Order: sequence, then C-alpha cells, then structure tokens
Amino acid sequence: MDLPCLHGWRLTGREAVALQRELAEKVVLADGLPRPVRTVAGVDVSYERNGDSFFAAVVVLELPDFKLIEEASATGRMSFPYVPGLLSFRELPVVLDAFSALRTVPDAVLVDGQGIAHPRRFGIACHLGLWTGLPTVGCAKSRLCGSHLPPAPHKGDWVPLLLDGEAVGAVLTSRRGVRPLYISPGHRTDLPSALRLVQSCLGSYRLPEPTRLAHLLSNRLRLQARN
DNA sequence: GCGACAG
DNA sequence: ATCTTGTCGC
Repeated sequence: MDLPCLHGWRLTGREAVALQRELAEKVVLADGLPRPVRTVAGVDVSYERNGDSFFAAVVVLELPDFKLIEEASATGRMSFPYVPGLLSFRELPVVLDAFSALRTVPDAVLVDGQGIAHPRRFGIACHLGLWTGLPTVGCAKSRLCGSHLPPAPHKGDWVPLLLDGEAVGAVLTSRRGVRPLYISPGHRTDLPSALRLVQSCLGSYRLPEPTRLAHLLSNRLRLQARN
C-alpha cells in the first residue's frame, strides 16, 4: 500500500492533543465494511526491552477459516514516549511502515488499542484508519476510559462501554472466563459492525486471530533480532 | 490536589 | 510494552 510517512513527527504532547482534536472530526463512524468481510488484517507492535527499537507486524487472514494470506513487518526507533491517550504518535510510524510493505488490501483492520473509546475519540485505530483509508476496529486488552458493568463470563457476551453518556464501545468476553476485550469503532465502522467483525474473528484464545497472530509475529521478530 | 491511565 | 517459574484451575 502507498501511505504517507509519519517519520518527522516532532510534536509536543500539547500539539499532539490539538492534532487529535482536529483529526477526530474526519473520522467516519458509518459502516463501510463489505458484505461479507473476506479479509481481515491484524496489527501489533513489540518493544525491545532496554532499547529504543520496536517491531510492527501485520497479518492478513481470510474469513471464515483464518487462512493466512500475507504477512508484513517493519522495525523502527522510538521517537515518542508512551503517554496514555497519545499511543498512536508512538506506534503509528512503524505500523505504517509495515502496512506499506503489504501487497494485499484487506477489507478491515483489527488494531491492538482503542478506537473512539478515547478521551478525544481518537485512539490509534481511528488514526490508522484515517491514514490508510481502511475500515478499522479498536480491540484493546484493557480500559483507557469510560465505564461499564462487568460482562457475563461467557464467550460472546458484552456490555456497552459508556463515555459521557454515549456508548463508545463494547466490553466483550472473547472466551470463557477471561478478562474482557474493549472493542470500539476506529474508522468507517460503527459499533454493531465493529462488534460483529471481532466476533467473527474469535478463535480459541482471548485475542481475535488477526491480532493474536500479529502479536506472535512481532514478538518472534523482536526475539530473533537479538541473535 | 488526588487518582486513573490503550501499549 | 517488558522482566520471569512454577503453578493453580477449567
């Protein structure tokens, strides 16, 4: 994919916040997913322990059998600290590099982090969606903001995630007895379609297959980069 | 002022 | 995110 480059971002936290407020207005929260969704990408980033380098991995799977279509990766250097609410400014540069190495254009992307379940409604899934133009869904392992009741402990059960009285996401039990996942639309998806997509990607693990495999790949890259 | 806080 | 062995439980 041809994508704009984000290296060269030299923003202060305050500038990043202002940029998020601007970009949040460009996010499209209407369902733009094809029916049926055939290919789903998953993306994840792995960090080097001491160092300043990290590894991004993207995998593209075919539904409904999770057949691996393509994988791509990239490595980069940290240029922005981890600040809750500003994750995309840290991870997006290397993530976009991985996407530019991809030949397949997936129908949708599952991102490891929040979508609009974010203080300024602009989590990393929104940012990635805006930059790639692809439908994206945020699929985080823990909560950034918002409140909710505990979902029932059975696979597929969920409760709304409320922020300022608005349902910005869903708290989903992805597998029996595990901590729930925080699902929210990123770009070109709405909550029902985002939730349906994640549910169609659930296998036998807590994480949906696309992000689970991307996590494995980025981890593998980091470990073999040591030797 | 005090907690909360994706990865 | 990452550092870490065994261990308790479905």
